[in-house]
This record gives sequence, C-alpha cells and structure tokens, in this order.
Amino acid sequence: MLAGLAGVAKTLGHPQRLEILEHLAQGERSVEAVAACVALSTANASQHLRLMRGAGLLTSWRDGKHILYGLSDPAVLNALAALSRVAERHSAEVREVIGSYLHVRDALEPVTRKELTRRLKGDLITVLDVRPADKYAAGHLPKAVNIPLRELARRLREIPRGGEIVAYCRGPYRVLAFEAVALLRTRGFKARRLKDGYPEWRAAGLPATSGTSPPASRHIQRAQ
Amino acid sequence: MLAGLAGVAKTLGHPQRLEILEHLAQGERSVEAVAACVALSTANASQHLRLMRGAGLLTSWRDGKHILYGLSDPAVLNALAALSRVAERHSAEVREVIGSYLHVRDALEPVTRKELTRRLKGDLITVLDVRPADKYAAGHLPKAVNIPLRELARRLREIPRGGEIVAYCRGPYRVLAFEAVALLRTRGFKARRLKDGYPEWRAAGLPATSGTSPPASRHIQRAQ
DNA sequence: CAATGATTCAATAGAGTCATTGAATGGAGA
DNA sequence: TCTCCATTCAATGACTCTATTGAATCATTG
Repeated sequence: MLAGLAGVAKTLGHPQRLEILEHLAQGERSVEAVAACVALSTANASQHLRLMRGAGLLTSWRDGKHILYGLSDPAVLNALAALSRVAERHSAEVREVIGSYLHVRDALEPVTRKELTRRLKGDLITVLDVRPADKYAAGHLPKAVNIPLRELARRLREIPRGGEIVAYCRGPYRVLAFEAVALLRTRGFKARRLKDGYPEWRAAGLPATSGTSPPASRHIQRAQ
Repeated sequence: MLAGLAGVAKTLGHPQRLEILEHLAQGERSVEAVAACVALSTANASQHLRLMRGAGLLTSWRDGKHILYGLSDPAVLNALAALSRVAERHSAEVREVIGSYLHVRDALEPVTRKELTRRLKGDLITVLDVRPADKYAAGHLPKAVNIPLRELARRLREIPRGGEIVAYCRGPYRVLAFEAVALLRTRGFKARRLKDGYPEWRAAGLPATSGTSPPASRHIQRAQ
C-alpha cells in the first residue's frame, strides 16, 4: 500500500532522474538522446530510465532501431509540480531564515515607533524586549516583556500565540531583535522587529517604564 | 535547484515516513506518540521526524515536556495525493498485467480442440509447442513448431507476425502455455492457448506427428 | 536548584543504491 | 540470412541510508 507510494517517491528522489523527466516532459526521446541531454553514460541513462519505467513514471516503445521513452501519464507532471511547490515553499523559508541572519534582514519589515505607539492602544500585540535583564530593569518600553535572546527558545510558551509580536533590542542595527524574529517565525509566531532600539525610543521622548521583569513570568504583558 | 526537489522526494521515499505523515495529517503528535503509532523505537521515530522537518515537510515546537511535530504546510498533503495518484494508476496497470499471469488466466480465452482443427484447415495460424524438445520429438500436433518456453524470448523472430498463434503444452492446467501466451502478447503477437494439452489431443483421437523440430528452425510451419 | 524524563546525539553494522565497466542481447536494415 | 549497433544486463567498488544501542542534552517540574 504505502510501499508502492514510497517506491514512486524514492524513484523521484534523484536529481538526474528529475532532469530526465523534465526533458521527457517536452517530448519522447531515445536512450541515447536522453544520455546526451543530461550528460550521462548510455548505460547509466538506461538504468535510470528503466527504473522510472518500473515505477510507472515512463513508458517505452520501439521506433526503428531506437527505443523511445516518454511520460506514462500527465499525472506524473502533476506530482512533480506538487512536489516542487513543497520544495519551493520550504526553500523560500530557508532563504528567509538564512537571509534574515545574513543578507535581507531589512526585508522583514520593521515596525516604526509611530506604528507601534498606535497599535499599542488597540491591537492585540506583545512587545518583546530581548536585551539582558539588567538593561531591561534600567528602563524599557511600556508593557514590554523581557526575555533575553539566549533564553528565548526555551521560554517560547510564555509568549501568546495569535497576537503579533514586536521585538526590540538596543539599537537599530543590532542583531538581537533580528535573531528573535527569525526564531519566532520558525516556530509559527507572527513576529516583527521594532525599527529602532530602546535608545531611539527614549530619544524620541516616548513613554518608558523601569523595573524588573515579572519573576518566572507566566503572566504575559499584553497591550489591551 | 533540482537537488532540493529530489531531497523532498527522497524524504518521502520511505514507507514508515509516509505512515508518519498520515498520522500527523490528522493532528500534531509528540515524538513518543508517533513512535507508538507506527511501532518504532523512539530514537528511530525522532530521526525520521527530524529528517522530514529538515526537508520542510514538518515543523516542530515544544509543548510542556513534549515536542510536537505537525505538517508544515497543506501543500505537503497535496504532494502526497499527487504521488498516490501516480502510484495508484501504475499499480492498476501492474494488477492488470499480473492478473493476466496469475488470476484471470482463463480470460485469455483458450482455443478448443475443435476450433483449432477447423482453423488449421483455412486460417493463417501458427501452432506453437512450448514443451521440451524431447517431448516434442515423441509426438506433437501436426504442423506445430517447437520452441521450449525458456528459449521463447530469444527466438521470437522465428514466429511470424500477422497470424494468430496457438500455444499448447502438456495438459489443460499447465503453466507453460499461459506463460508463452502472456509473453507473446506483451511483444505484440496475437496469441491464445490451446484449451487442453497434447495428451488430451491424442486421447481425442486427433492426428499427431512425431520427429524432431526443424534444426535451428527458421522455417515456420504454418497452416495454409 | 536538583531531579526527572522526553528527546536527541553518536556510533555501529548491515542493507541498499549509484556509477562504471565490459559483455550479451536481439531487433532492424540490407 | 547476415551484419550492425542501440540497448540492456551483470558485476564491481564506493557511497549512502537504515535501525539499533546506549549515552548525553536540556527544559520542565516540584
């Protein structure tokens, strides 16, 4: 039952076979032609082709002194498309995570001070301070909860799902908030970072609070 | 590029991983729960789960002291469905071919002695004796050509295309003639089997010949 | 802060897969 | 009927994947 399905999948699990399939999707080819297309030895191409024929992906027939292979069914292309959609989305996530660490960090659309101020009044939003506890105690955004970045992974349950999270750290080009957002997103949270850090917030004359974070805080501070 | 796609496919190429996916499609589970569902050791289940998470099929998060795994994306189910459609259609074909070998053999419409006698007088027909050469020498149907089953595949060229072929062997429920007919049909011949075997033919008092087969016979004996 | 226990890591043996080589097959064309 | 050659087969070594074991990790829980 599942073995047959796994067999088909396993047959697709080889880059060169996929390449062959792409070529055959454009029309039937002889073994030799396929081998030339994908730069394989004839014997090797023959083996791949026969394997795929055995899995029901291809059919073959003779034409003169050549044996032509072709897709056995349009459903094969559907399966390929479905797989590539999964792979694509996954690799997009990978790119996003990797990128958020290295390259495209600003593509994560930071939240501006102004926007945060506005949303703090109405929306369901969690403000996350990822600085060390002492910095937090010295002063932080109103209603912010403090979870230093190093502890974030193990304290995710303290963060409410469903709402959006805005993370901030020391300044506009610091990495802590980036890392936090990347981590939270991989865990399924809706997270963004504050465009600037705490110093900028203070410099803008916006309200701030001081004091320690609620101990072993299971009580999330949440706007509204 | 294709490597990522192949990676996803390869990850799906294991029956137990597919089984795990089916379970997770019904809801998130902890590693232990998955292991119990599919009868695996915890460590082994953990490895499979992590592999699939790495391929982008699953996501995981902590809940209390358990780590829950779940499908990362509905597209995963689409891909599974597409694959199973391919596998299903293929297995249907396989069933049909296998069936002609094993189950539905009598659907191959055997030729009766009477019918063969009649057609030997007029039709373009080839009588094929697939018994070993010594049996053939001891006595065979008139105008029959002897090609033992084991040699049939490599001696197909000796059989004329265009006409119908009637194969027989030792008795009504012997497999040699079945196999011969199945083989000939896959190669594009019109082939049927004699309902009974040679003994029954003799017992019915019908004509028979004896002597060895024409050596390296390229001369096909053919009625009419 | 220590104990607990779920999960993961590490290492291993065994099985399976891949690509290459050289030889065999068997159908087509003359 | 004979020859040619596209394709397949067979066998090998390198490599990867799988399952098992036991130990390590790490977050929760009290």
